Amino acid sequence: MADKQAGEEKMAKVVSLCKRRGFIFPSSEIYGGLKSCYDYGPLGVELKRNVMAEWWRAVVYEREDIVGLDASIMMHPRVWEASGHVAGFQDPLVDCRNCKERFRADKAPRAEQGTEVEYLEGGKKGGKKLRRVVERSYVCPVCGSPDLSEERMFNLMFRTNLGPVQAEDSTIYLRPETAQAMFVQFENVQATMSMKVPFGIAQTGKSFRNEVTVEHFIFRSVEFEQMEIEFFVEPGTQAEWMDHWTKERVGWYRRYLNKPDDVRLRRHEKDELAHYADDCCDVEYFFPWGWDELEGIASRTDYDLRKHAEHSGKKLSYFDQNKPDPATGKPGWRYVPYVVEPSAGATRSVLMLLCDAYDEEPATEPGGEPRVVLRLHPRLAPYKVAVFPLVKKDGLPELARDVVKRFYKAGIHARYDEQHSIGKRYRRHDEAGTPYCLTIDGQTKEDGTVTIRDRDTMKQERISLDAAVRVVRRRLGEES
RNA sequence: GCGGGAGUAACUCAGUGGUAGAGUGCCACCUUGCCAAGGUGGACGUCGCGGGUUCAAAUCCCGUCUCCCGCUCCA
Repeated sequence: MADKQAGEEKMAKVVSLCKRRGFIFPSSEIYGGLKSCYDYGPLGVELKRNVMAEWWRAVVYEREDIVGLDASIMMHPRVWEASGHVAGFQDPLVDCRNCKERFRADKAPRAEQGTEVEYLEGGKKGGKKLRRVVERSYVCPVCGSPDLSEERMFNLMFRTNLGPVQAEDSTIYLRPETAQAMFVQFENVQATMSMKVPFGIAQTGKSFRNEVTVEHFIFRSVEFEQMEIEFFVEPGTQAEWMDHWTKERVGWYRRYLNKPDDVRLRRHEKDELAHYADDCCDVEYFFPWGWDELEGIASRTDYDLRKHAEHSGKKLSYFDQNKPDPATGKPGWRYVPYVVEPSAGATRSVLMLLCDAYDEEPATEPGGEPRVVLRLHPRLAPYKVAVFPLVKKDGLPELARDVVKRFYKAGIHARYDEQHSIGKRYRRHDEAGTPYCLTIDGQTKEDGTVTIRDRDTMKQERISLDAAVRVVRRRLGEES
């Protein structure tokens, strides 16, 4: 219970800092906000872009077997029929007026229409016994009451119309996941890039779901951003690729965390698997409210390519000239590749990183203020370096501005700051997660050195001004 | 969608029918030679929104929106 309260307090602090420091604002706030929608402010957009850039670098730039894709958010409506989203995302839901349970009508216990059934008021043990006639052919699965709300269709996909004229046949959907485009473009990508199985397609982008419930700030929202890979493999090799990808992805998260053990892998039970999957693992993070999913890594067999082949009438398969067909033994094997899908939430990663990075240090001196610091990995931090004149005189601001420009030119995101005292500037950048602060002082003019201050240790050392860009770059791990 | 809690300054919060407050932050100038603690001055609130009761509403009533916590689903 104390943990739960501590978790809620932590979240409140993170949310507050996000707004105070320009990471994340409620959407449309001056109009009262919009449910579940958030805007990434000047610091938040940098953090999110850095996360996605690091992911792209790891899965596209640093390996030869994956290429990228950026598909349109709106796709042919039949894509979603093939994928099962039109059917699967559209369930008739009913609320029980008696015990307040919400359930799927098609999965509720059957009962004969017109008969009278007995149930307990409120669904509670001590409740009064009530009797009522069954109006529909089922009752509440929890309390057995036939006192039910109307069936309501919950379509989890956002609908809109293509073309300015609203008509039934112009209905299209905003994608509920980025994955399908990679299946639909499988052949184009494979052929144009001469990709040989095993190979993958990577894509990042926004997806949309009319979630029944949204919660935990940006954790579950109707508009969210994904980082997905569809990795196509030879049938029969999916288990070893699951092994590869689970290790790869867990390792990726842990590289950026102060507390790597807050990320774990959870293998789904057999009865938890979707009907098309033969294995699935979740990468989970220990959020302030408990373990929750960051990424799902699913072994989806050949389900998706097969479905799209059926619905489109196109042959979605791969021909391996160097392998004999296992059925006939003749050279050349045409098969529908199996898919391993590491599907990550970019916005969830952002929240994870903020939670992991948030830290409070007690005041070092009596009467001092505690220090709030975001210990973001330097490569993810919005600003890599802040440059200050120690005082606002003696030509120090001019000198500092010259230094900032060196970082601009080097492509390193830097910030000039001369407001308030030097101590306040350090603290302000601690909250922004800026890993390094350079301070220009009187000595700079004499011997061309500046101090570089480390966010985490608050230690300073003097380095030569001319080496500043190089030193920062080395610390960012961009130069050895 | 249902149940519970909450919305007052940029942030954290006080204010239970009678002139909207505090701390932090923010702005300007001075000061300041290294970790939010100096001085002087200053700006900022449709009290979430709409309606009602009242001589008078941040405060009471109704509706609505948003957020948080539970029930459900997923990245």
